[in-house]
Amino acid sequence: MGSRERRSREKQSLRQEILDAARQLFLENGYDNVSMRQIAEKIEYSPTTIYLYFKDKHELFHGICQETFQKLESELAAIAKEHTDPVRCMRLGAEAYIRFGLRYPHHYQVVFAATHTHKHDYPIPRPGEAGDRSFRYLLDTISEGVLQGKFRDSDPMVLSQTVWTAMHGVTSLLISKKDFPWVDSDVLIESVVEMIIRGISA
Amino acid sequence: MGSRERRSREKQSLRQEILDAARQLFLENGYDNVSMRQIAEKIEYSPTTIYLYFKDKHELFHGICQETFQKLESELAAIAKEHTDPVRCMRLGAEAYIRFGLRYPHHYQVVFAATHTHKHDYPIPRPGEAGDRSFRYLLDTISEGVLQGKFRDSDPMVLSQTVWTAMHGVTSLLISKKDFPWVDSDVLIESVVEMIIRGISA
Amino acid sequence: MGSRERRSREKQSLRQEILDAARQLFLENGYDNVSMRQIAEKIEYSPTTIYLYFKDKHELFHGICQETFQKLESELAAIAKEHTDPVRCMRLGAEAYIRFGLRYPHHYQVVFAATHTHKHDYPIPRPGEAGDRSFRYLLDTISEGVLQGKFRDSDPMVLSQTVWTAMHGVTSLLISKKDFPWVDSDVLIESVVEMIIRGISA
Amino acid sequence: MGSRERRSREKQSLRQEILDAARQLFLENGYDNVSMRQIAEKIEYSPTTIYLYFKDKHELFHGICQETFQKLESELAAIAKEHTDPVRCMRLGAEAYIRFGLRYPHHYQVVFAATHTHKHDYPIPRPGEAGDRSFRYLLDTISEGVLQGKFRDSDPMVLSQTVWTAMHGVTSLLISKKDFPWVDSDVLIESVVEMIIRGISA
DNA sequence: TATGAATGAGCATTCATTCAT
DNA sequence: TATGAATGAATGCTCATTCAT
Repeated sequence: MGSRERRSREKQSLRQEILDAARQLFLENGYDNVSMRQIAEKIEYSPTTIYLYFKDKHELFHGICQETFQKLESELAAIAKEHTDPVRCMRLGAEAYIRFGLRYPHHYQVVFAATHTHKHDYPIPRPGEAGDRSFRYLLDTISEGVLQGKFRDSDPMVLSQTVWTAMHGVTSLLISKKDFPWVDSDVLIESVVEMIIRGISA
Repeated sequence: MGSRERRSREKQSLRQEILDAARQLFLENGYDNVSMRQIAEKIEYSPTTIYLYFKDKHELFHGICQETFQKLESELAAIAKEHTDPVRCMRLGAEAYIRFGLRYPHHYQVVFAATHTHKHDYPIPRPGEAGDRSFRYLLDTISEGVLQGKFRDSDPMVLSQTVWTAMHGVTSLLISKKDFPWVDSDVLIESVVEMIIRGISA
Repeated sequence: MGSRERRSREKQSLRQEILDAARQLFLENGYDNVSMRQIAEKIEYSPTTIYLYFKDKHELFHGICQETFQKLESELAAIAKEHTDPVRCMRLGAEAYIRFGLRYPHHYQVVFAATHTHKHDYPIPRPGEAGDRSFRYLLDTISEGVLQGKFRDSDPMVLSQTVWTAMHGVTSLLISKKDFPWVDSDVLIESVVEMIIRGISA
Repeated sequence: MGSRERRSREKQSLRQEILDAARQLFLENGYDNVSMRQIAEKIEYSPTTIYLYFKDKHELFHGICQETFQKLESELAAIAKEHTDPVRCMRLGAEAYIRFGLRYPHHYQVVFAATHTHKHDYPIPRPGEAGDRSFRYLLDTISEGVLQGKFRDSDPMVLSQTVWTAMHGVTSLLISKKDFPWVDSDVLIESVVEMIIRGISA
């Protein structure tokens, strides 16, 4: 029907078109509320066609997650590149992390808040290498801060994990508890970052 | 079929059996990926039977939330009763909260990390009165601390939400990311609590 | 629950209570859209209790039919008693029948307009003896009219059934098609009765 | 299972096959007592397949009604075309109407005798334009008869509604009261038509 | 007499996916 | 490469009814 009059758009790789359409839908509605049919309609192809490019729905979603975490990593990389002061770096990085999660709430939730579902045979989604590298930026920043005497003289790994959990806390609660009577989210984020910085400062 | 040869187990209230089975399934698979049939199979009753105890799926989930928060509330109440110093109270309360979550990971995750959809008409499940009261203990403690000049002179509501998200962060990550190369969990918890206290102290 | 605080009303036969509740529900919602549970709730007894008085849903419905026809019969009996001229009797009886239906639309619709299924093995509900007697008043009147040469010299049974269907037509349509742009209902009824009388007159 | 060994029948459009199967079932059991599964079984396809051709059950039913009322209209149109005498037209049209109802009893009942079920969101099925046009044939015929002095000098709208209710009466009672000891239905129909003609003649 | 507990069968609909072409 | 046709499995939920008490 609609697929018939598909506009002859500047047609990049169909694979990429699918990824783009799917990402937006997953973002708006979450994994479980996006059907292959919806994705197909959006790109004006038949549902079957998607299966030519992705084995199944899960693999499609996985592809998107990969992309997403590369974005996070590059954001953190940019911050690390432009700023040398570890405190400044920590502050900016924390805020970037949190805002990243809020920008891609469904991706974030799937990767970080998912519990072990053995329903499918698929492995639990892992942040992957890009995720590992992201954590490393945090560890490096904190190690440097400790070296410079700006952060508490504690095991940097302990501090890093401490900070990560704190960043994750706001992010995931703001995402999942939308009905809670939150104070203004900018104020809250600012407050969390402030707590983190003071909490680990020397 | 199978229901017929149901083992005459130590049969507590069937209502409780349903709650327990449902909680575990919700945790493992998320709200939307648990069906009433699955719950029924687990307890070896017919799906219909569940509806004798809970109006619908949502109410069943709500029942689980209620239980959890009542347990949490009573722990926090005990602490508030025995200690008057807000700093001490904060420290003990934070640790109690985190350890509560780790002790009842099923309860905790289902309530706080459950994936929820706006697919349904129902509002997102709220912790309910017991949850509100739990949060109030936190708010009261921090308000008192601010009054006594021990905590930063900031809006106690902002501080309380800040602290809550931090407590939640460790709790939920320790539960859900068991494969992560965590440092010793006691050390991590201690570190988080320390960060919180320092982070909001005057 | 509600059954517990059942008001100690002037409790006629419980059987009658069930009938009353069921009649109203059947009318409002139709046979298929009334559940035994709904009836039970309305009378504030358990669903099971209904089965003590009626073998099943179908038999309950049958009970309602019986009652309705008794009311109709007594109205027609009164007319037959007071008037002797068959034409006058026919005219008054027809009008009485139609107005009876409009006055007790609940009773009327349930018995005459209910859609019935052969889904179950049960026979279609019959009006019962009171219904038979009602029809007999009509038959007697027409037979007498034919004898007196006032009505057409046709089989009185054919004429009676012809008249009955005509009376039923207005009645049921006025009840069920409230949205139709009817002319004034008194005018319509008068017109129908006129058509009947002229239509069977010699 | 059975669907696999589906006989390679003379396969018309599947859409038409569905319509035919559904019509028969609706006819036999009524709208609420026919399930999509039953229709699917009858055509030896899976229930899902039906949804490829009809949006939902209501649309399927609506399709059948459309067909049906177009038949009624065309029958009446043919009569109006072939005959000019209003009396003859009235007689033939009335008979056609009644026999039409008896040929599609459940369609007829749902459209004309249905009580308001608010169970479904859909509006009560209306005859639609084809139905409206059908009533107009009646009105036109009677108006013409009044003009020619063959029918009583009354408001044609009043007469039309009078006649309609009379036609409806037989039709619906013959449908719904199958157990009543009716005289031969051809005789009854003839008698009703006779009453109608005499009843409105000048 | 009345009930609480329980169930099997059924509902309309949606989904991810497969297969023949 | 792309699709139209089709499906099995699943969903939350409601129903009339039975059974033991």
